[in-house]
Amino acid sequence: MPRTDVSMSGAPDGTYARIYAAVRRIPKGRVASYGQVATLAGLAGHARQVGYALHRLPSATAVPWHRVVDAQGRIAKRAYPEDGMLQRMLLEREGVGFAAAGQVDLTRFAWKPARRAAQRR
DNA sequence: GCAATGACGCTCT
DNA sequence: CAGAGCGCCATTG
Repeated sequence: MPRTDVSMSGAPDGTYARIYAAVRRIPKGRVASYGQVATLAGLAGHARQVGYALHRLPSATAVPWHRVVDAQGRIAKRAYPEDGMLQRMLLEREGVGFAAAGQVDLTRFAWKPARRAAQRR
């Protein structure tokens, strides 16, 4: 059962739905860490669930999973390196630059959402 | 229903 | 500075 389908149409009581919603808020050309996404999703401290949720995302998802990196701005270590390469490619295509160490320049691309926003009100 | 696993994060050693 | 461990919680077998 592909929970990949956020069939929570209008009933975002699902943890995934919240995470996906938060990820979708990440502006193009910016990146957010798992913990950040978790916080925005109202699941502060549950960074793991964020990664888990994204892991289950299908390739045809509308969620910009590639904009989600770890707290250090690096691409999460995936089972298949090619996927990580893909993520990097997608980010670079959006204008996100990478450091030699293979991590995003958080000083310039880290997404800083307006706190009152969090779009919650 | 219990045990193990997992795209992380933070702290301690 | 680097490595290891614990926590967090949902999903799966």
